[in-house]
Amino acid sequence: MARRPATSPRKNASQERSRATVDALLAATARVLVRDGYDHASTNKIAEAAGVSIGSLYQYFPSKEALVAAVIERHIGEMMDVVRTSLVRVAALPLREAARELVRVMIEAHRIEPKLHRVLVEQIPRVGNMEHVERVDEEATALVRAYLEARRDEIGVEDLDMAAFLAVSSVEAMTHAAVLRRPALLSEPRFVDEVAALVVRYLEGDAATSGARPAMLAAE
Amino acid sequence: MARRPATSPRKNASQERSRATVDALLAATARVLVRDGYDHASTNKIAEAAGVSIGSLYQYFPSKEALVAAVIERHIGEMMDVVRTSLVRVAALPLREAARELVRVMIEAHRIEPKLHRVLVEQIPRVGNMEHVERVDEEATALVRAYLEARRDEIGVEDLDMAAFLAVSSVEAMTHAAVLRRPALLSEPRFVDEVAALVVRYLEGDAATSGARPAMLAAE
DNA sequence: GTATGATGTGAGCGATCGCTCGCATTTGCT
DNA sequence: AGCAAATGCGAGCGATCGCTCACATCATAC
Repeated sequence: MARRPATSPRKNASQERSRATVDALLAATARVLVRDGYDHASTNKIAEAAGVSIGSLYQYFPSKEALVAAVIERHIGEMMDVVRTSLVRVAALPLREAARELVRVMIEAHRIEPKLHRVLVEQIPRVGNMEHVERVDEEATALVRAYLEARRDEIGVEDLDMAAFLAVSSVEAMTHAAVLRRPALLSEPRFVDEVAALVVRYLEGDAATSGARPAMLAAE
Repeated sequence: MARRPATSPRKNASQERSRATVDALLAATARVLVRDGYDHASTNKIAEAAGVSIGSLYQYFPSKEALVAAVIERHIGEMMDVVRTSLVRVAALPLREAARELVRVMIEAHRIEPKLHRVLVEQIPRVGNMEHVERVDEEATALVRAYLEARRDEIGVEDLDMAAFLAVSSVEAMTHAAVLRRPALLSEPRFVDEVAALVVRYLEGDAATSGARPAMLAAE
């Protein structure tokens, strides 16, 4: 009961004109979402804002949710591109530089249409494809986990799964919290330093705050 | 344009019978929100689930948003009571024990109706009184900041504002992420240990990962 | 008992929403 | 130019929603 509306496009735009229509619809959806929020963003309003008829809207998107899903996918994709690119560059760096770069890029990724990002984050759970976003988190966690494994000797935490999970969660969250509650912090280099320091100190470990000390980092 | 609906109760229930009605409405709202989500939780459905007529609902709540706001306020209040109580107990403890206790209580607080919590967190931004929740974060940050100030000599971070902000954000987020993505972790004591260690290592500081070293914790 | 205010009821109004469908216009091809 | 396919249009349908209001029932005081 209560079937979820379809979220895939109705047809693939093939000609130039129709691709422009689809782009206009996506852009308008983003604008209206930011301006009015999800509830008050009606498909009629979106079509009007796009300068397109309501009929055309439903030619390419089978439902309102599909429209929003497309916007989410595009936005998340843009952010993930930034993060993935950086993680590749970072793979060869030692822990401290890598952490700093990761934090920097996380903040940079949050600078892509932050208002839209905020609305989407709020609304994602209500559109069918939340899995997409969870998969992004899981992908990031897996990438970080692989990095930690490769640098095992610099890491002072035993459980790499948990370490990756906590590192990704906390960096993501501190960035997110700063975007929402302390926007001014984002431009301060101190912020990047502190967040990076938080992650590094945890990952490097400490004989006094954890049970064991796997590697010999005692002497510096 | 677009006036926000009122969010305060229409009248204060004075007699016993009416208070039972209000309670039934709040409980039913929580149930329906969890079952159907915000969009599909209509006031008619809520009234029916509460075994109360739609007219009675509007006798006590001027709008759907007011109803949800009341549920939010009650839920946040319950969580904040738990946290506040613990922070008082913790004030006298040294950093490491305090951190562990704070993390433990944060997880405990998230155990209060976690499904409802999830829906509310998603919907809060859309109901007028988001300020309430932001104030909760700010209150927690202020309490932690005061604690850090009192224990200045145990802290190796210069900027106490930022330290409190990052500590609260990251603990809140790791708990939250665990609730949503790794529920099994919540029952493992290791999880509390690791999260606490993360915060402690950051707050205790480290000459190698931050610029200055204010106190003399070099020798252990 | 009966009068009064508090409380509870639910049919249904007006508005809005997501979406369909029959038709008009444009494009690509010959 | 002529035709078929692709694309665009928008009035309006059916459903649902938040909410009102005229009325019924209950509790309390005398």
